[in-house]
Amino acid sequence: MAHLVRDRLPLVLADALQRSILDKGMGSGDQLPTEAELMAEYGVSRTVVREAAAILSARGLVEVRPRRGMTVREPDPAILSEQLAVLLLSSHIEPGQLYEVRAILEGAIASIAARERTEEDLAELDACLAEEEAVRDDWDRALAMDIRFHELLARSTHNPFFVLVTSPVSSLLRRLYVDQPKYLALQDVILDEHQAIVAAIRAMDSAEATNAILRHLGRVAQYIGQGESKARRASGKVKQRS
Amino acid sequence: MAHLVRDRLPLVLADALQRSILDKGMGSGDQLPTEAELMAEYGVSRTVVREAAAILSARGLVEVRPRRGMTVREPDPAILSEQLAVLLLSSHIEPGQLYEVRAILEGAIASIAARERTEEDLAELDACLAEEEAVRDDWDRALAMDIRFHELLARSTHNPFFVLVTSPVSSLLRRLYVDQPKYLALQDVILDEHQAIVAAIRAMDSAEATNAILRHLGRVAQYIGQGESKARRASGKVKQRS
DNA sequence: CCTTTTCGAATCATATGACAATATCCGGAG
DNA sequence: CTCCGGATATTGTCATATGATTCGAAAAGG
Repeated sequence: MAHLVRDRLPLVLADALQRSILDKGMGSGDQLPTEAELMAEYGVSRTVVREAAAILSARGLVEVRPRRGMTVREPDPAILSEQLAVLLLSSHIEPGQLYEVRAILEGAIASIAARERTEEDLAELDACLAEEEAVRDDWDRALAMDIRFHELLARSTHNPFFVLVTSPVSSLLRRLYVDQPKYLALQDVILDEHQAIVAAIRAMDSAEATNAILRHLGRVAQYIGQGESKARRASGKVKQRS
Repeated sequence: MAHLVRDRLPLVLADALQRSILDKGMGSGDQLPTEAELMAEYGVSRTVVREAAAILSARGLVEVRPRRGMTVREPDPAILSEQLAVLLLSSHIEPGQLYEVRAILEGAIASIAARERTEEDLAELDACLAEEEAVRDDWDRALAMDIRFHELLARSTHNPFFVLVTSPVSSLLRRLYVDQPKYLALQDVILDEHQAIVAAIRAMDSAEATNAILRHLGRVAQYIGQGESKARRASGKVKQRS
């Protein structure tokens, strides 16, 4: 019985399990021992095992399902998203700063995507453009396709970092203007600019791709929620999406 | 009673508490109800309250200390760091891609820092440079100061995003060459380049600051890792628009 | 012999109670 | 008024019990 624990037992167990998972290179779907086995192996109570499982689950490393126990899972980017969102919100970041970050990220994304894109990426982007055109009058779905478009752009870089980091930044920004009615009116312009971006990427013209997306972001920022105070005031009613 | 819960109770409680915290704008140090009170308020057992606390603690939103209960705390960037590290590792990102990301981030940081830096930032950077020079022969401390230097750069942008995202990327990269003996030999060059960066930032010369840090990163990448020229090529395209 | 159904058992989800450890608070001594 | 020490409330951990859910095997039917 180790009485010298500084950290609480659940944390110790969780870290031990995490290291065990990462070191052994366990893939997603792999099973961890049952609660009873873990109790016996580490000489702790069920409560501790349970809280350790909760911690790992919160970290997105494992999924706990009744009767199946803990199964290793591919870490969920959404968790990072939430983390980043909480941190950014609590660090009093200003909309203008968020926009700056987004411009930098998307500019880099366009440049790299123009270099690294495959034919498959182009096909998906084309499909997305077509879908955007089809739903241009449906506010919710148009927004969803807009999000998807930028996600596909990030994917086209084939650099996981951009896929991971872009979505939280975008979704945070969108919270500021998601209920702006102006958004629909912009649809035509947005569509044109999206097409220009894809064209540049298809041509593998990095400079033009960057320019096109910066023009795009600049216009969106200009038309929508120009300043921070405006944006905040206009978004008085924040709708939660799940 | 509602038997239709698909999410487990601890998660439900954790989310409820999190929303409660964020909505009420509770600051760090603020106290949440005791376990007993939460049990009564939400009509759940202590087990559930406990696991919810573990989840929130894992998310970095609260700190649980014996006898003080749950206290709201300023979210810890280190948690995001760990999250991002796990995600990047498990997404099979390549070192070259990490370099590219770092070049983009640091290039943007230098540019913005040159614009936004205050006198205090400059003072801290100067102090850091002096310290770097003092410990140039001590491997561990030299590395620590190098990390601190880049952290101070990120801080000088006064944009929380860069502070949050830079550290995980850097630390991940450092894991790749942290045990390279070449690092010490580079100390003189590193110091010179750091000074050049600070000089450009002091002069509020964004372009030169970006160039200086890209030269710096390029050299480090070249000497240390199997430097991919990709990173330099792509980052050259990153430019700042006002 | 193969398919379907059903039922049992293993395992997780939650509840309850108990005890230990310890930080905080309050009252008394100086 | 300050300092010290014990009372006390609260968290940390353990043990046990019960309900719920799922997996798998046995049984039933074709």
